[in-house]
Amino acid sequence: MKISAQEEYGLRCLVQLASVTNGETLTLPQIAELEGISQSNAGKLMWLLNKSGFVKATRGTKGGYSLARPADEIYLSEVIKVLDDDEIEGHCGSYTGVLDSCVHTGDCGIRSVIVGLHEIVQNALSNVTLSQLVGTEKKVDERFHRIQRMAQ
Amino acid sequence: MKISAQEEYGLRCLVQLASVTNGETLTLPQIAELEGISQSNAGKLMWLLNKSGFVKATRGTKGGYSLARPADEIYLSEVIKVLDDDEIEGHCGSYTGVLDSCVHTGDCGIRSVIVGLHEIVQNALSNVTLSQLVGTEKKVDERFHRIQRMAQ
DNA sequence: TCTAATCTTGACTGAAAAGTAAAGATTTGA
DNA sequence: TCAAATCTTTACTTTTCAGTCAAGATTAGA
Ligand code: FES
Ligand code: FES
Repeated sequence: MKISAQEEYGLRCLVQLASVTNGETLTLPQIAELEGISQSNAGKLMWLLNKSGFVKATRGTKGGYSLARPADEIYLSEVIKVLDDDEIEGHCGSYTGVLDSCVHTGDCGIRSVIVGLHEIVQNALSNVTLSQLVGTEKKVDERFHRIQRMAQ
Repeated sequence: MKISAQEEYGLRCLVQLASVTNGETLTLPQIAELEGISQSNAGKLMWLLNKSGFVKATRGTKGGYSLARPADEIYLSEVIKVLDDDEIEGHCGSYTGVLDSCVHTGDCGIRSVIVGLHEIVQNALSNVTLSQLVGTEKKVDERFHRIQRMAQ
């Protein structure tokens, strides 16, 4: 159970956008610089985030990216859902074994675990917004854990 | 945040072993058949599970695999830790950007999320044992959710 | 208008994960 | 002893994911 590169770096880019003062934008070169990734890579991520409505992009001189909504209205659950191309529903159909689908179709204990885990993660993420990730690590860590405890 | 093929199929194989009556063994061809994967693939998974102490293997005629411990003493958290080659600790060092490590070394909100998510998942899995995955989907689903609620 | 800055898009390359194949090692039992 | 059944190990191939590149499209401002 790992977070993918796309999820992690996509989230990082969003956090950078959430950190700039309202109204300002960040250009691709800036984002790449801030996160230490190539401009090409940043471009691809931002394209995806734009396509899925998390950021607004303006081209041309003075252009750049900015959040499409206030940072405190963007929940990590939504973000991860897009960056991970969520397809938990089709799980039992995309089984890669020699059979056409899961062998236990219709009655299977594994599915409960896989779907259940997904729910747990989504639930945890749905309690955190982008704006809560801005700040020092200490503060963020406290917030994250406090939010987790409250959700229980 | 996806479960890897190795995690899923490794877990499936263990559940199969947990389902046979005590003392009996399953051979590679049997496991492969039961899970609908190739014998080679099953062999690789079982080799890993054997190496990490979850199953016992005996060679030769009448050989096969069996659980090394009772199914109700094997927690999913341990299993997944092995199948996922857990290395959350080194996260900030294995950054793949153009820089040597995470750019925010020392003060970063992303790390809290990544480490925190890992904790949440491990915590959920540490409340479920292999034996609880044996049975019909309905029962397993009930168990899983009940256990989750209790843990809160 | 024209140029520079900026995002967009699709194709390409490289790396990692997943799966397969084949030869080797061990054990049982005839 | 010998052969069949079984696990073990290493190497290989395929597929998927990550990252790069280059050409294109749009906008602002001189
Ligand atoms: S039938 Fe799909 S996970 Fe079991
Ligand atoms: S410094 Fe490693 S995740 Fe931020």
